[in-house]
Amino acid sequence: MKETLLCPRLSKAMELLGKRWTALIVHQLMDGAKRFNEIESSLPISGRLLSERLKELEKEGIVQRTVFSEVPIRVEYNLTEKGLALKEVVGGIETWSKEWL
Amino acid sequence: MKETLLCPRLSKAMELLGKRWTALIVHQLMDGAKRFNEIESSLPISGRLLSERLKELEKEGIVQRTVFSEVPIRVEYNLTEKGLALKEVVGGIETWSKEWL
DNA sequence: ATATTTAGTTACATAAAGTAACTTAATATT
DNA sequence: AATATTAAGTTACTTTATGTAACTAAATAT
Repeated sequence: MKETLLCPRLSKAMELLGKRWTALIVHQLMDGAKRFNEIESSLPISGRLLSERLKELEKEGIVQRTVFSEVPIRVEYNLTEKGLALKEVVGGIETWSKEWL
Repeated sequence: MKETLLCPRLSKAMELLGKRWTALIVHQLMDGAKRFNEIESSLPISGRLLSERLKELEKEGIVQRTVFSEVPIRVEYNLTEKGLALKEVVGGIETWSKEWL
């Protein structure tokens, strides 16, 4: 592993957003809170990875997890301010994709 | 694999840009052509993966490969119009990262 | 004949992602 | 009382992606 002059900002961001499903999950939450099962059903992702990704996003302060002690249990995920700030990023990717892919 | 309502545009773009090193490679080429070794030295990536990623990017029309039959051989990579159009995307990620990471 | 240089490739080890069955907790049903 | 149901995960296992390091090809220079 060489230590070199890569862009640390881009690098750090891509370590997060570049992980499989992460950007898609953020996108799903862009228009409001969703439950675990809702996200799982709206993406071809398994519970295993969705759980892992949501934990990472929560730890990074991008997503907030709220438990409702109903029966059966309900857990909602929503974007924090930091997560909502990704709207331009996600939008930019969609715009590029629309024009070039 | 469920078939569901994920955003196909974002999904396609992330399959490309979300792969490890891809965004960093594009960033390295943002300010002009670079040789294989230059990119390899400017990122902690191995020749194996760099070669693989450059091939993918070339296939997608994001990067152009130019061979100079000198001795020793010289190969330069530069962004196409499609690749240059990623400037806003990469810039957006850097901006978010600067503010939030 | 041996060394040098760039741009890779090959073979192998480790880490990440995919798949499917299982768990827990609080009820509702038979 | 035993079984079923539902959401939100977790566990065990397989497959794919990435990391590491040594090797190759071509065209000279020593």
